[in-house]
Amino acid sequence: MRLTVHDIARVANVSQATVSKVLNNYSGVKESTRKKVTDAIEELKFTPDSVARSMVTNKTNTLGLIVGDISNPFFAESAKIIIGKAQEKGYDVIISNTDHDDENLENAIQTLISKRVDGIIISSISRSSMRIKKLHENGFPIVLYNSRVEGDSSNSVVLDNYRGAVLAVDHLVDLGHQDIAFIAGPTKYLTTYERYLGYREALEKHGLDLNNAHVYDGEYDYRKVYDFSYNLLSSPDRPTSFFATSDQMALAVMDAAASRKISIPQELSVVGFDNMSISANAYIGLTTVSQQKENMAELALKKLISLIEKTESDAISIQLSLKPELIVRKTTSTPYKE
Amino acid sequence: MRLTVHDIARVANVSQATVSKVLNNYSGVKESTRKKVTDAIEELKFTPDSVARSMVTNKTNTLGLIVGDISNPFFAESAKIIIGKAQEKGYDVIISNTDHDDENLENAIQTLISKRVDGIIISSISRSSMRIKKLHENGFPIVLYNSRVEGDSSNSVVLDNYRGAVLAVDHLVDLGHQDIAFIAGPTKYLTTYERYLGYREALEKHGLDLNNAHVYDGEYDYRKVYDFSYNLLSSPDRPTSFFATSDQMALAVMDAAASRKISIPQELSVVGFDNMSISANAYIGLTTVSQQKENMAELALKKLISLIEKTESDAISIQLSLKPELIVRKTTSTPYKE
DNA sequence: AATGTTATAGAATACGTATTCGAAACAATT
DNA sequence: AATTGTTTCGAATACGTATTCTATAACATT
Repeated sequence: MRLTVHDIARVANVSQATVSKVLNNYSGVKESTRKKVTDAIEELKFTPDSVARSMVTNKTNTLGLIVGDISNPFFAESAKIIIGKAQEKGYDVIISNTDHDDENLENAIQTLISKRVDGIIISSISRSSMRIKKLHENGFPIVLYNSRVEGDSSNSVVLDNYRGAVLAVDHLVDLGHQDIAFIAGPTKYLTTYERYLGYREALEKHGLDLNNAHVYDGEYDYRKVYDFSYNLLSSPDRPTSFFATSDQMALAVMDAAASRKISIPQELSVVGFDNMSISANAYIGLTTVSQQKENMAELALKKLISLIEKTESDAISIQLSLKPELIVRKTTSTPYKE
Repeated sequence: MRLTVHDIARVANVSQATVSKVLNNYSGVKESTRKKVTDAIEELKFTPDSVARSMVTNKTNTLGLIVGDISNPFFAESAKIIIGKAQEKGYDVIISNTDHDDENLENAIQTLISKRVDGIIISSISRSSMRIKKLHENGFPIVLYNSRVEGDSSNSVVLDNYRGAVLAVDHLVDLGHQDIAFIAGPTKYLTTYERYLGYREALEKHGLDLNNAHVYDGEYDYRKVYDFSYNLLSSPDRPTSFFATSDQMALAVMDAAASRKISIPQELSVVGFDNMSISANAYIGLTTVSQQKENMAELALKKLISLIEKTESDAISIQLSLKPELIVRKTTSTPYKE
């Protein structure tokens, strides 16, 4: 038995319309009647039904957040910020987890839209997605987080991934490394692709050859990356360093090194990407490229809200690219000479 | 311009009611007209409006998930499972993050209910909450995850926390430790409180005294736990081991030990609680009590769905308590003798 | 051909709220 | 007291769907 505005109207002895007006802080209602209504609301502990409300206002005060893997600390930490800021602004957020599957993403968008969310933040979207373009052209409020689609000018907030990769490679080369293995991850994402480009061109800049056998471009799977690294570290011409485009994958590399009894950083240097909070731990101490989640997440949410509430001209869509920062800890050093 | 059933009705040359019937797979509609309708739906790419649908069916196909801190891997990994299973069953999930604040939790419940979610999973709720009791009595579908409320028989899925703590202490005592510091966390949660009881009674069982100066019962804050541990490790009668009721807090302890140049496990043994995935990493190798998130999360979701869909008598409410398991890795050993 | 029976479609209504618009009550001005 | 202006309130309607119930069409049976 859910209470409705009619119940309130009855006990306050006013019309339903009046109740609705005080609920929405209308100006044209006398103080005395407003009091009658608020008293009734108080007494019956009434809360308006958001569904019915959405029905007529065409607003749900709900956002969609689509991520590839919520258990990945980068996404989890980003989600926390986004949820927090959204709550401050009066929005709830529905999280969809795609497991990095394009079809799941397609479905997630579909159901979020049919649920009439007011806007969507998408991370982990293929750089070639056509769907987003259409949504964007339809004027649906959407912002890409940590991803971007080729040939599309949707709002997006990303790191300068290219630059980030260059920073990492420069650091390793400066230390004296000539052979830098690369855990690229799936290059269908523009972010990872750009990191790949950064890696490639930084190598070129330093006059180093790119060895395809030392590049992993499969999915972000702990086990697979572990196996790849283990094999590579068992080969005669094993690399002196690894650059992984995710801290989690860097940990997989470190795990493999430990299994092979190769010590870090004496015998192997490792650089990650993300700076997830655990990477700072004394027992990990991972050298990594910082993603600036806090800034990125906050900017993405702000942009989305302003698109929804039309606080700024929606004509201009921004493509923010934040500056990465290399955080040197203890997994990198000059290469081991025998 | 959102399409409605009326648009479909018009192009299919039938009534709105008929369209609705084919959408819901009614029996009484001729094959030929069904075809007309599905064709029209196909052609216009129509998707029904969930809000309007919820309005009349009184179902939103949306669940609420309230967590204390989504960036905590335990919750993130649990959330992933819950979201995945929910999606399989056709539900989306709204995540609320309370930052372990009771008022935020209160508000989260409020807005979730006003959004008419079909059910709620709550973790991180004080063992004394009155709110849940009322919800439960009202018959609102709700299940507690990794938490329980005193004197309430709401459905819940937890680990046998008491037993888990006993396992940890037994392990340390078996190794020869006599002085086991304890990072309890906030004992307002029944889970942490039960771990505290387990710790206390296990000590007693072994004839060891409980030293209050060696017990931390503040909030789960990395920095605070770090400071507490650092200080304790600097004192003359420093403990030979730590038992932390969360892997994350165990990491804080390890960090503090590293700063004090105390080696683990030679000079200090550490046991955690949760078995978050990173704890298995070679560079962490944390001995810990496994929470069995996968089972717990799946059971919690299943129970919630069955409450919502009334697949079983809702009279019986279950309080599941899973068996913990100690996972011994490399942060524990016999105490150091000088 | 008439009647009975069944399969099918549509008109009407409900869900709970926001909002417009006209009416009524009241205040202010002459 | 009459007029005008101003508040304040409520009746009516819309939002997009599901569902009941009635009407009709189609068909079968005699």
